Amino acid sequence: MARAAGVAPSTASLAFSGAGPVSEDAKARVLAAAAELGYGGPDPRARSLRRGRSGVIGVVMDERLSDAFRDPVNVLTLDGIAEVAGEAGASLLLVRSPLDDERGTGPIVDAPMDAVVLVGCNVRIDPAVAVLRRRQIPVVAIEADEIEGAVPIHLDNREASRRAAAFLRDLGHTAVTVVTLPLDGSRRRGLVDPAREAEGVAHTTLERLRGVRGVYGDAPAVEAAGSSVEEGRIAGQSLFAGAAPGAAIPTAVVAQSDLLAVGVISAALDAGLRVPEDVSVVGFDGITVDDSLLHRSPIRQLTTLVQPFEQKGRAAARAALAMLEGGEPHPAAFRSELRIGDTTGPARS
Amino acid sequence: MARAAGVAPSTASLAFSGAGPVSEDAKARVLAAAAELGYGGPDPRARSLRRGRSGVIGVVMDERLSDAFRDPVNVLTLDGIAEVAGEAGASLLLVRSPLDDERGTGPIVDAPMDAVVLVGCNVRIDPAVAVLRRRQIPVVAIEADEIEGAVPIHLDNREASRRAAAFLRDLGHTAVTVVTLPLDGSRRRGLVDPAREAEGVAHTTLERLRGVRGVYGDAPAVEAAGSSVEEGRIAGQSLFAGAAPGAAIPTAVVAQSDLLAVGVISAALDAGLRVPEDVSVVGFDGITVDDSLLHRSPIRQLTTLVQPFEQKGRAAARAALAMLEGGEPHPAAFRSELRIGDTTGPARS
DNA sequence: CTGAAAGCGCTTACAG
DNA sequence: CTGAAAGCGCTTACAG
Repeated sequence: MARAAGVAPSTASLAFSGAGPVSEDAKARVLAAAAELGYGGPDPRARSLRRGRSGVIGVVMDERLSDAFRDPVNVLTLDGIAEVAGEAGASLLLVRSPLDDERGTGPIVDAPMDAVVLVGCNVRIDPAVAVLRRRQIPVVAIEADEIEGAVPIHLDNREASRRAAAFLRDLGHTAVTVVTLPLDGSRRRGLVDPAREAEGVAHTTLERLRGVRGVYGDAPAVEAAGSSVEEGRIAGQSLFAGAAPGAAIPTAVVAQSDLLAVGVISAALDAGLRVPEDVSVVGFDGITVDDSLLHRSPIRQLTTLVQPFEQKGRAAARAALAMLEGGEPHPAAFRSELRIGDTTGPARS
Repeated sequence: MARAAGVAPSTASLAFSGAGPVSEDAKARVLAAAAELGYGGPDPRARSLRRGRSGVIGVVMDERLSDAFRDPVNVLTLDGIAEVAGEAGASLLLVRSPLDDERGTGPIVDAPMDAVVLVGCNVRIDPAVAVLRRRQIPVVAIEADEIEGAVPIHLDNREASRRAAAFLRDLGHTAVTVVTLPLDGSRRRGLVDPAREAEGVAHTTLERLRGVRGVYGDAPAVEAAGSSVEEGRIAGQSLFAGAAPGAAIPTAVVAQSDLLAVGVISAALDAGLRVPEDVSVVGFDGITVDDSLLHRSPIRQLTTLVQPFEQKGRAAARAALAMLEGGEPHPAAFRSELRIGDTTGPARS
């Protein structure tokens, strides 16, 4: 193409990128030749080899996309990442799971990525981080255990949950149950006994549980198989219309996500309980839940811990970009705020 | 690294890829040297330049990710794409909008992609397709107008909608209103007059509208600003509790998505109408809607047109991969099935 | 089974 | 302002 334009490749390159001093005449000839020959611009593959950058940020999640994206928490975080990445001219590569298998293949191993953000991983991510580290790809981990070689983006999961529990305690609640997010990727449901808790690996779930236990040391916990209204309803049913007829019904439930909280409320109403008169419910996240329940009941707003997802996403992307530039690691930590809605009230006597 | 192992680069390459005949001894030396030097495997950038492939499939959507992923239709389609792409060892690159701007930059122009799938685009995609074509990147378009140079994946939007309308006609309905998906990316709401309809560009919306109009030639249409329960409720309110007190209430509503349908039903119930006794509602998609309304009302299942998203997604990915292999274009067309639930019944007299 | 060679298409100093 | 050169790191025929 450069030859057709009668210039050197280097000049053509400068003409396309606009990065160097090129005469109007030369630039016009290059553009004309490009149009003539149907040249679609510099090949990104060659460019990225030469520059040592591909302009791609990997986003790693450990679920099927349809599951991951059904959770607004992931979507909002991703949106924050996309915003910052987009401004920096980077695109997002969706990568399904830390390590697709043990064969040592999969995108973690061979996809072109300049940096990776780990989002909402409920499984052990150390092997993936190890691979990425060997590839010298910077890793940012959102709400994960401290991992050697990964820049953390933290949320005050434990402390915030503790505050929510303290709020319930001040309202006089003594029988508090936790409805938890998954403890791992197994999609199990049901009462969390010490054995189950011990095998849990999901950082966020465990931290939030510990927070409540800081106030209610022996609060029972019921695990949901995912974060959805339906899962919350299933967990709620086990509490309010449970198999054990004489079992005590909690006066308050701490749900580890807003979707779960809405499901719990739905189950409570189905069981003939009033919210918050008979049972108080606290959520986590502060998302806008699009569910008819919230429209067709007196409930206007969940009591919940509002967390700044998009800020988290943006911080993660900025941390990734900073490492790319060879800068210092850029960890960040965010706080959740207790927002008091109308799903909590004094304990029934 | 090859030098440290005492072999030629070509041998090291074969040892890593496992593609060629390499002695156990040489392979062991290569792996040892790699471990020693912390070599993380072949650089994907160089590999993709050499091979002319990056193993990346672009997925183009025209909304913010948080909007696009709030619609389960997109998510399920994406999941189908991811499944096939994953099996073929390809990753998905999320690309926000056809053309980020007129400056001629953005991932469409310079991201490394072997093929592109256009998903749920409500805007004119011709410019993007033109760019991709010049880049010689195969393009697959899901439910779009016929575009020169893009392989289409079709759904029988018009014919299916016509069947749903005929079903309502057979039930005796004469006053049918359509609640439509967006006609473009403007997020407008309200009655669709001929002028508005004429400026519509969203293929799916228009086709589904035409289908209903094939039976009810003058059916009024109300446009929603997106596909969600909340948008359906807003549209439904305008129908059932509208500003015009004397205005006739439709006996049946054709909603262009299940989420909209649930919102319409919610608004109907709020307005004191019974479903389906007072008003029948038909949806589109056949997704599992996670909304408490469906749990807390006698309604168990929407009457809707069930479409095969994931199959569509898989077909799109297969079409993209086939073009990559230099094969023939691989268009596909899918059918939606009318599933009769309990949200439709005879017209009220 | 192994090695030397060529080249994928660019961009970036550098010399003019 | 322009061009010649070097090289990013691989892989793939090809010759041995």
